[in-house]
Amino acid sequence: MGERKIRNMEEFASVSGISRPTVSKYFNDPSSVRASTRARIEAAIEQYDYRPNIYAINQNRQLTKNIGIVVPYLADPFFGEIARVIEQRCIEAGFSPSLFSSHGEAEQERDILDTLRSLKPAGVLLAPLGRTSDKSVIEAFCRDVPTVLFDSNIEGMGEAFVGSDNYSFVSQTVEYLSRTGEPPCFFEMKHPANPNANKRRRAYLDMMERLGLEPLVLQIEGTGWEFEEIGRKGGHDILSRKAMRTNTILCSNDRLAIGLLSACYEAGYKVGRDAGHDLRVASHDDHPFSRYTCPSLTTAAHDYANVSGHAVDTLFHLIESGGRFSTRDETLFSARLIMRDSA
Amino acid sequence: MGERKIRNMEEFASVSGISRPTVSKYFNDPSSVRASTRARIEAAIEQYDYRPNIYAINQNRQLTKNIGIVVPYLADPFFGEIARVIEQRCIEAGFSPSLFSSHGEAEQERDILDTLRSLKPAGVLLAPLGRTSDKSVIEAFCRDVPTVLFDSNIEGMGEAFVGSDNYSFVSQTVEYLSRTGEPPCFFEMKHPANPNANKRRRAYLDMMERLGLEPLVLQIEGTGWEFEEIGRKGGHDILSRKAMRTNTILCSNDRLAIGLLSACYEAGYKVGRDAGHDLRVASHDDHPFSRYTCPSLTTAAHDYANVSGHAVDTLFHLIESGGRFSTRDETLFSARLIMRDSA
DNA sequence: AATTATTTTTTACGCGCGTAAAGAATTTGC
DNA sequence: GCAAATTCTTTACGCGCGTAAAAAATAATT
Repeated sequence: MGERKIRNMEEFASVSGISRPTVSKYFNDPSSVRASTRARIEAAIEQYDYRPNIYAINQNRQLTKNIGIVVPYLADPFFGEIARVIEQRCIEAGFSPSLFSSHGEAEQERDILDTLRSLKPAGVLLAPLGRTSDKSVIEAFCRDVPTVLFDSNIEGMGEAFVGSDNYSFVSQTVEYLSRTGEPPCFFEMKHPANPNANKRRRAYLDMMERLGLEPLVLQIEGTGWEFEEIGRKGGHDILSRKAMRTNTILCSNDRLAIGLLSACYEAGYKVGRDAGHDLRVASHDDHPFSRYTCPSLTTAAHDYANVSGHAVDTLFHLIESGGRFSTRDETLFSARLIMRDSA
Repeated sequence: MGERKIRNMEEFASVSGISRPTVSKYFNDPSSVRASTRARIEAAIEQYDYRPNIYAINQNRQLTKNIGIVVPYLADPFFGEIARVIEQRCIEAGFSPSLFSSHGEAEQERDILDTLRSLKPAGVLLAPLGRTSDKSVIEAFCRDVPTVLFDSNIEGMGEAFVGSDNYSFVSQTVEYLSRTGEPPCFFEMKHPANPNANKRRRAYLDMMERLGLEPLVLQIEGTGWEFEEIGRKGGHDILSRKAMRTNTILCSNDRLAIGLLSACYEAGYKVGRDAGHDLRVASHDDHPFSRYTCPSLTTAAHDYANVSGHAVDTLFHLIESGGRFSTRDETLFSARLIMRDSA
């Protein structure tokens, strides 16, 4: 290295002793040139540290090698993990992932889709905000850009959906809790941000009926994405009102549960499954921190790896198919019950 | 809307009745054209939903309006929050932020800087991995791209550093703990990922000496970024060995403390500051979840808003200054003690 | 060695926009 | 109302690359 700086592909071609069109061909697909040619080009890359100007490359393309990843809330480590796995897979497949977070704001989600449109991505993996999303904006976006929805489904939008089977989450926790102790009430936000919450409530009601038990849904106030605080406040509320009918509370998701556990602690309730405890608390998601709550949280785990893996696979398939599927299929992965100390 | 699709600025100029160079001028700076012209262009934008091709725009620029944001570990909600604030400010200033996470891997950090270089950003806000970072890669990057380091300092790299004053964190917690009870031992990783950890240890030793107390540093095994698990395992270790000399443990950071609290709970130690508790635990960072641990965690809080705000301001200033500062200044913001229930 | 198949070179054009220069039109100041 | 200042139009070129077509070179096949 250390040679004079190469300014463009023309110069690079001349110093590497290969014609520019062939060099261009190489950068589009290294295997498309003869092995000996490839070796010479790669030696020159090594020596001169040249790489093509991505803006010039993309200017004439109506489709780039970019992939957009949109998550609703990045301060939730769940999505940080998802992002990591998805990014990795995109890079391995030769794409350039761009990560965006709506940070819980519909307006941000709109702006992100706007930005993404002008990035002309080959495809987009979108985990929408859910209830607060501007449906018409998302619909319009999905018409223009090949999009796979994940985590949170919006009926009919995107070419496919990949997520978790909420029924499988709730059926396992309800069954487990009922079998091992008093039946659970269901603790959730009155106006949940995420459509999964509604599915989970319905699954709870359904399971309870199926088991011949009387359901009890406790809906707490609060909006936004600060679920822990909402859970804590709501927890204090139901504890002080003694709104539960049994000693068992099933939370819609782990972040609410983390808040509820905090309220239980503050109010002097001992949570745990063994004798000598006042309450059992269980939940859904297997949030990265649920292992470290006190007590550790019994929950139902997403199949992280499969959800993100299959979402990426589906997107790649979509891209290869020219951006459209004939039918929109929804893939749901089952949850896995994680028994810890809280219930 | 609904008119025929505009393919380029030429077409847009003709339908808006303004010449292309003027339209171009408008998009580079709307205030650079006469108000009446601006109104006509904006009406046409509204009507035809045209926006310039960003790839064509950036191709001839040696500097774009992009800003790169690199954080070490996005599954830590702390960085999710930072990212939110910084992104917001960049957008307001008319830049396009691109967020990247090294996910704790030096190789990823290297790849990200590689990608960023080809994005030709106007500037980069980089929170390096720290100890595991490839210093020479970062140094080379900072030579080519105007960069402000934040959160974690690497001596001499980047045009400036903005972070928190580790001494201020530790001096406040040590002072508080010593004043209100037994003096603390210091709980940390033997091989911390982050250079802040070393500063904090030194600050602890210094403060203890200053107060005439005997220091005790407990260094636990474990590498990587799963601090909670490392803290939990290390916690069990020191608890079973009864390695502490007093009833008070000061953790290097909140994520370790979260793990330690979990170990304390599992081992049957009651944590809290009131009578009837076995241990006091305090820490540093004011991690978003530290409010929701059981008991809630006494800690020293980063000045989030100021750190991220000043980092962005510094970068803007750097960009206006042509990418170089004559001197590299380091700005440190003080911590704020947050007294909760754990100590 | 001759034929065929494959790969590379040469030449040339276009993408969408930035931008420079010179002249025309409009606005501003007095 | 007129000169000066500002803004806009016209014309034209270049950026770095993709890519098409035809010719040349190289490799594979028989």
